[in-house]
Amino acid sequence: MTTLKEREIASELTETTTHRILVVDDETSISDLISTSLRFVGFDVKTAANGAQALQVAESFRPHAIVLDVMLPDLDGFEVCKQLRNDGHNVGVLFLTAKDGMEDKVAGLTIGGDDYMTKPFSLEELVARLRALLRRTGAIEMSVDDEKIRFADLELDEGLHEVRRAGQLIDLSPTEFLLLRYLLINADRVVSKAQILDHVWQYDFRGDAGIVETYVSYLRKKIDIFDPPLIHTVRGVGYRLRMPPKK
Amino acid sequence: MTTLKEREIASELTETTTHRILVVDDETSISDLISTSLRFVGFDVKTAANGAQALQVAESFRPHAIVLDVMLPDLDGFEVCKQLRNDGHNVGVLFLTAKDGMEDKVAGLTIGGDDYMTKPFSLEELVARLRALLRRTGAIEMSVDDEKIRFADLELDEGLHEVRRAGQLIDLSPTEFLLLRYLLINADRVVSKAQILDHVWQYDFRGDAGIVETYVSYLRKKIDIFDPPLIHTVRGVGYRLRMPPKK
DNA sequence: GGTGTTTCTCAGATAATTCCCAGACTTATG
DNA sequence: CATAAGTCTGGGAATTATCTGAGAAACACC
Repeated sequence: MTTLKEREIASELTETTTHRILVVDDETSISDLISTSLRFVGFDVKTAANGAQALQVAESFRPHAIVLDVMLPDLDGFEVCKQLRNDGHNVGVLFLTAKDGMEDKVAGLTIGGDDYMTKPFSLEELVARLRALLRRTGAIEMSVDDEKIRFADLELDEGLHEVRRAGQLIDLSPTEFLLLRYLLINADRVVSKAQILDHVWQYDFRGDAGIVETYVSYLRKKIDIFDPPLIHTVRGVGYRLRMPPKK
Repeated sequence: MTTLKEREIASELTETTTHRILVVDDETSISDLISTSLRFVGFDVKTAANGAQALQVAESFRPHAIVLDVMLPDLDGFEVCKQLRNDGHNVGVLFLTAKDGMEDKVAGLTIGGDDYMTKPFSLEELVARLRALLRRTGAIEMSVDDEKIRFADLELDEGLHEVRRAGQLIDLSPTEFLLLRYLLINADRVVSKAQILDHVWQYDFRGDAGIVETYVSYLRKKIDIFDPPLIHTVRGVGYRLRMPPKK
């Protein structure tokens, strides 16, 4: 198991071995958003705006994984995927689909270690799923233990999607899970409500930052009824996961 | 860890490697204010009054970070940012936004390690955030220890946002924190109430300088109940953080 | 379709912070 | 020693940040 510090560095700054990710989407705003995020967490990213370009870039770039919009101006995502596989690319694909009726079709076509997400999604989740994908396709080797993030007696298991405090299993809603994960990754650091909103919520969320307060409140009721409390408010700045300070 | 003296020289006169900052704002009063402050703390600063000019200047100036008003006469800040990234500039951006209306567009601003502040802000905070940004984007390498400013047995940790005196954790309000930070950076030097007001308070603060006395009083009650007292009044001039002179 | 969960908004309660004021105190100076 | 100017600090009003409960709307799963 890596230490928290190591994980933090690995996840926030540079991947141990830098992985190459190809992002394919015709909406520039989306592909910018995704590539910025992925670069920031340490991936080596290239983008393509359509299927033909994707095939071409993949040829030289040789990505370890592809984030691929299903709806493209020329070929559709599945076609791109099929051709890539034909060309001998052994690469995991994370499909992106709009939230229309297509979801089922996508689910059906998502074979092997592939995965899909519907737009809009949370960036935090995108990164998590991409890592899981790389893990499954063998681009990242990880022991079972590496899928756990720990802090004090709090334990979040990404693989099992489980959270425990003091060994006790705690049931969290999807958003609660993502929020806790984000706090854990940034353990000991203060994160602002704006940062939380940007990373945990769907990228098109236009609501009030007050939602973060509500969810922190939910989380506290579930994981911080134990002693000592770990989620601390830094008034005027944000929130922070930490052991109670030794005074 | 650098000594206080070294840090002072490094931060106040010349950055170890001088960092180039591009300030983009169409209000001359604001961009003057900011660039003067940044130059004073040792950055190499250039300004631009609109988006097109920003892109042009960035091309040759190659800034390490950009302070960018979201509201510009031509392109908006996001567009500028996007184009810069497309042109291969790997820069951190500190967005400036007006406090009104913009809230909806603010989402997404902290994605790539970027940050934003709402106008009006305090110059002290601007500098602190800019340093944090440079650190995150890798333009400055800093050990964890370097994020601490120390003076005698007083310790202020920027990353953790905490203050200790004689190892004991001390809880400060946001303004108290900024004030102490300003005193620490100027340790051993006398700073006037006017200087403090200019740096610690928002630049549009129109109140009385007496507020500084009040806050110094607050601070003394929290950090100077210990021996020896470190905050000294220089009557008729201002305040000064120092070890008591050995008689 | 119905049921239970989840998400999100809103508004009141509470708490912390900011700011101003006025009287007490200190120091410098004639 | 008296005076004036500068400073300190307690009190308190206004503002702002945060927490939380209640309920409406959206969603997911039979």
